[in-house]
Amino acid sequence: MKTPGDTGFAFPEWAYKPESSPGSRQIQLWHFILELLRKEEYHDVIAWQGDYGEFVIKDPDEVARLWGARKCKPQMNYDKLSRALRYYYNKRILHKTKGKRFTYKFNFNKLVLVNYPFIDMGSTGSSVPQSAPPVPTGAGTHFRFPPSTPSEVLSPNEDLRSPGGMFSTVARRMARGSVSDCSDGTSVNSEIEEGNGGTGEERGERGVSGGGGGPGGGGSYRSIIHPRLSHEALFRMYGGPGNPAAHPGSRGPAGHRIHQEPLSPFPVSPLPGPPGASLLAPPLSPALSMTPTSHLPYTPSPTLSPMLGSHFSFNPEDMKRYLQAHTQSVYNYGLSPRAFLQYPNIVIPQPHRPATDKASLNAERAAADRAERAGGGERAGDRHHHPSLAHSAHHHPQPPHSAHSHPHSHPIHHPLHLGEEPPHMSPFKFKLQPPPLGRKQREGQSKPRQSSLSSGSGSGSMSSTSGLGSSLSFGSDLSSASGSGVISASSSTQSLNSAGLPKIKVEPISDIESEEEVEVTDISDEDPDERENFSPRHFRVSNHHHHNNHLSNGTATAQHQSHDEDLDEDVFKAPAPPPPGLMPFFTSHHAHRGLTALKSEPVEPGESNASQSQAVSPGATQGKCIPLKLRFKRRWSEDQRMEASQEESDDKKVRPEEERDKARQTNGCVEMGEDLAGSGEGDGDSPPPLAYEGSLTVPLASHRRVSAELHRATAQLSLENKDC
DNA sequence: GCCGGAAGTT
DNA sequence: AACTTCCGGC
Repeated sequence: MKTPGDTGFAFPEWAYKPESSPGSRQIQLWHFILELLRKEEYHDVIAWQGDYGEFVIKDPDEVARLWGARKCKPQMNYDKLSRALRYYYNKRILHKTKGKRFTYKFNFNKLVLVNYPFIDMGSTGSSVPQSAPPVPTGAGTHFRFPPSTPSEVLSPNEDLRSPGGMFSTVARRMARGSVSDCSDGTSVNSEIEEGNGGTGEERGERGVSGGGGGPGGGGSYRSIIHPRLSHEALFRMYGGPGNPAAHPGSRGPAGHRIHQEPLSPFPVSPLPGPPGASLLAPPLSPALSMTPTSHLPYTPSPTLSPMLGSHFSFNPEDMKRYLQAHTQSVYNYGLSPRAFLQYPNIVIPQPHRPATDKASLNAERAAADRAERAGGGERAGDRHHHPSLAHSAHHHPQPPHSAHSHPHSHPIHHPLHLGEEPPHMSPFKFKLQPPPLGRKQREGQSKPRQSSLSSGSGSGSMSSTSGLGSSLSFGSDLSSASGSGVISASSSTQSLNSAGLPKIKVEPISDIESEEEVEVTDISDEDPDERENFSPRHFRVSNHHHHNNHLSNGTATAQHQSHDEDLDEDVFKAPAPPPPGLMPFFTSHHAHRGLTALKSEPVEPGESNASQSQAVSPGATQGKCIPLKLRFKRRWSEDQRMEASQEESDDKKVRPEEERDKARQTNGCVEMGEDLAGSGEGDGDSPPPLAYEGSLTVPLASHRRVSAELHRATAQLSLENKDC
């Protein structure tokens, strides 16, 4: 679409869809189910049980009631709800566990892949319940699923954050009964916010950012984002920094997570991989978000597209994360490399930096922060991380099972440069390139110019507008948004200058390619084929086997599930280790910076970077129904700001919240979202550096922060959005 | 309880 | 498209 095209970037069409298509926007039942599953509060009503992805509706009437409340369908009942669930059978989103009453099983393959590519299933280790979907393992990794819907978003986020704490009270209240009103939502929100809300959220951010928490943090995102935007758009991806909270059990920073229940599936969420990513901590699920669209064969999965359904965010960081996640997921799931296609442009360099040492994460964070400010400083830190990451990746630390999947082999690698290639020393750059390897055009690095970009290659499909293909675009958007135009529109790359921001080039990609990418994505769905091709069966999770289908188990499920399961099984089973190389990049701050850095090639010469953008952003924040692009821009801007000056952040925070509040008020019902949200964790999580175990780990403080912020923002938006 | 067709709604 | 509603059948 051009959509934005004009502006220049272009995301694949699907990306925009969400907004466009009404259907996709609203919360989907499966999303809702996942939300409930992840919340402890609802464990009496619905909980993970059994095999991966399997859950039991303990209180059908209640679930129906909640669903009805969410959808403002007071007449909802289990019969109807179950009919809706049955429709998922064909979509393969889930299937019935035969022989067990009220028991269904998510087909994560589709869900995950599609919507949440990120998820790393890594080992879950202890915490994960069997049924829980793939959770990331260790503390670090977990990911949570992104809220697809705005509402979801929120809820999850909040959930994440506030476990028992702040929100919980409110949330709970709301959650169950009260939540439901369609009309009221607002009030609820307000309550929450008032009560905790503001703080809570902030905390989260702070936590993220600072770990320690200073207040400063940033609320900026929110402000930026505006709920409205969200309509759908927000981000789906999260990438947030991990939530500390996430691991209930394990972690501790927050410590308090509630406990995980055995039932609860995942302590963590599936998200992605980004190391820190797990922002959301909650246990969640894997499945995630499929978008409506997605399920199917889908298309585009991975990356963005899926998200689409609801919204996804384009934030640079998000993108990075997303990519990262995606990468991981690819590996993990054994997806085909193609998946990466979506982001063909992106090259991930690995920066190998000598590790500096910051012993503790905190230190790192601090560094990161500095770096951000400074521009380059952080990187050092990052690098350090990276290396480690890289190692891990290579080593395959995580996965026990994993075979190894090496990414290397995949074509993807090239583009990504995962681990192996040593990037140039310079600060890392993220380069967004067009298609992988020489795909079309550019082998060389010629940079296309804006005009050339798109047209050149072929703009075929998407393109036009953008050359971006994928990711890039957002950059441009951002820039534009900001006004600063850092990236100028479209396609050119800019280099950041100074400080060392990472440079990212965004080259216009041929559209065509992008589309192709899309195809890739599908993997999840269809894929059995693909999987095979690419993968990784190795990955399958052992657990799965045990329980499952194949084996037989007594449960009937196995068989009848058959077709579905096949797919499913594959998916779930194999958690994969995070990709080596990838992680590093993504993981770290780089990403952040990178994002910031992103440039379109043509771009402006100077740095437009952050500074400008930042400046711009402020005003912007508000938008309501803003096009995605704008949103991004705004977000972007803020991000930059934030990064740029944390100091400022404090001030900003204030505003943002205010803004948020406003926005929320405007919205209507909160209900579930809140409910869900309520559960949230506390934020606290923020984290500590927790352990990020996995490769990802590295997480950088900054990264986390950002993500955290994003999450919050998302959450807010989602809350706001819920409209009944 | 569960299934799935058919029609209607958003 | 994604349910919601209704319903007959197993």
